[in-house]
Amino acid sequence: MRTDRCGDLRVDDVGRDVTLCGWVDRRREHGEHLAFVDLRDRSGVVQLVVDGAQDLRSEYVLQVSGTVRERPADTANDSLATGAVEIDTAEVTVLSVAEPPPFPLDDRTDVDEVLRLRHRYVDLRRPRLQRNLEVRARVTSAVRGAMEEQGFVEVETPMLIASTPEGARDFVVPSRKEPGSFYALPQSPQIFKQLCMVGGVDRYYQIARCLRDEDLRADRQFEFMQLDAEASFVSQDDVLSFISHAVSAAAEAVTGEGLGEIPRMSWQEAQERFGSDKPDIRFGMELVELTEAFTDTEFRAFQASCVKGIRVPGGADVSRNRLDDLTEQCKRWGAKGLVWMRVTDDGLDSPVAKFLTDDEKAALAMTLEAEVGDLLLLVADERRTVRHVLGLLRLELGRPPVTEGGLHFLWVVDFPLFEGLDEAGNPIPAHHPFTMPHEEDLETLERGDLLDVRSQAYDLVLNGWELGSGSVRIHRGDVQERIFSILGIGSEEAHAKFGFLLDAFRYGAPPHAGFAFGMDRLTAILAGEENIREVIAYPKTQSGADPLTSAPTPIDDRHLDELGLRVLPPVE
RNA sequence: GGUCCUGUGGUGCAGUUUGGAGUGCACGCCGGCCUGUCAAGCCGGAGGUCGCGGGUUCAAAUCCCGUCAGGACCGCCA
Repeated sequence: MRTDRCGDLRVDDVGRDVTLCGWVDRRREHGEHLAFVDLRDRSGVVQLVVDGAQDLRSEYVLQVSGTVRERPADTANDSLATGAVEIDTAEVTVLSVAEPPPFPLDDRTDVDEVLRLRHRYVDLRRPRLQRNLEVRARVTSAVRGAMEEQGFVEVETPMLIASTPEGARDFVVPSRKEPGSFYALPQSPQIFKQLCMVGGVDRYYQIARCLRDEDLRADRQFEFMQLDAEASFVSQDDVLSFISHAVSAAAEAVTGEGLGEIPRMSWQEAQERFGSDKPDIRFGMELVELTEAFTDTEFRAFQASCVKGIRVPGGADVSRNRLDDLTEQCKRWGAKGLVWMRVTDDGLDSPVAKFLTDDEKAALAMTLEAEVGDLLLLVADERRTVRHVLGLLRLELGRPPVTEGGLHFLWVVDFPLFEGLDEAGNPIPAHHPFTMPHEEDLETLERGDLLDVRSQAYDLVLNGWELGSGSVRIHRGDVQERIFSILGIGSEEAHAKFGFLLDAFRYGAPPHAGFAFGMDRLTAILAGEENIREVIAYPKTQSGADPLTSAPTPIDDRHLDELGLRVLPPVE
């Protein structure tokens, strides 16, 4: 139906007879027999010169034939790629008429997102989303290419699987053939990829759709895409290298520039310096250790196992109101309170200054490298709480939008094997229960100092977003049973939950390790978007609804009967 | 489960603090004029359940309560 795309035409094409198809982007009338129409397709827009008598309105779909000609002197438009030429239109066919669009299609106004989603087919015509879908396709293709170059084989795993009680909430699908039984949709292909390793697929990857029924966020949707990979006979360093290569290829495909070596930081260091396991290293305001300065303090609030602070450069002019708000916020995050100090020419201006000795004030000012005009914020509590609260406070006060300041990738390594103890005193695994403990910490594990045991687990972080995580897996039955027993999972329970995996391991399991990272998150940041919905063609709202199709919807009784289901009345 | 913010012609906003006639701005839409515009210009016009329900008041877009929808975040996401 067409010979060219609108946005491709240049001076070189002058004199050619072309046929174009697209939408009316904009129309400018000049009397009865002259009108300019910008015709838009995926590639961009080009100006048509048409007879003003033709009724061509916004978003009409046209097929036009005409000759490419150079624009008259002084009428070229430098801000348009096709601005040096125009189409002397000989024939216009209206392929479809259109009602006026429900919102402007230019990228200048921020339209209500529900409206955009309800008419997503219109929204997708906008340059922003056209570009984002292209970026997404390029990222996917680059990642695929990088994995194949490294000898990985793409394997598809099932969407209807058995529910396991671990991890996130499953989406479930009722079984018709076995009423009362349910499939689960995969949270990740984790078990299947490990089975692939036992199956001799020594380098597996998949760009896999994963589903988790947990609350949505700017960086979370119910369903999302992961680059999922696993390899046999490899070390942690090998996996980091594979994945670094893949994200570098993705970055290069979008920005034209690959990544250098991605820096590494231990989980412990990330927590101490940034109060987070996904530190945003684009800005300072690091957490500073102050516990030593207050070991003998008379000030009750600082008689805690840990005191840390952050320095907000030039923050002394933050209002009292704002400080009160921040204090409230810190309490909601779990702290007992927040101590603030303004650094002035006359020393520290703070409601607690009178409770501190001169030595203490001097020590904290020195340790924090405080300068006149700064604001100091201190939290005292258990170490875990201090890190958490100050980490969030740091982000609240200093964090730039996720898309700013370039791409700051970071490997966070040496995660703890257990993140704490539950009410029954059993350790809570920080990753999944198949994560291999750190070789050097096997002794610590046997000694029972569980919380000191590191694991061979690692995360990839980009500008403060967790892109993904992975680990070296346990492939030895004896180590796995030991971990299960430490976790308080009896062998009967272990077999009920993971029997097929344990069975598989009895038939010759190679040492293996893997990783998975979120394609949507990577794409969003590479596309300069702060929200993954902008790089997903048909996303859901924060409440999990789809304004376009109205999903989720009730199903009729006949359908329920067939599945052996009955819906309870809503709970008051 | 929680905290905070938002909801006003088709779209984006202002108006809400301090109650007084659906008031205003920009874009879009419809009609007219216009032969070199490109976010065209000029003239005219249409278009409203101020998210919804209740309350206070002589009077509510505005104050109060509830509710719905949306967004950001905390919890949650092995």
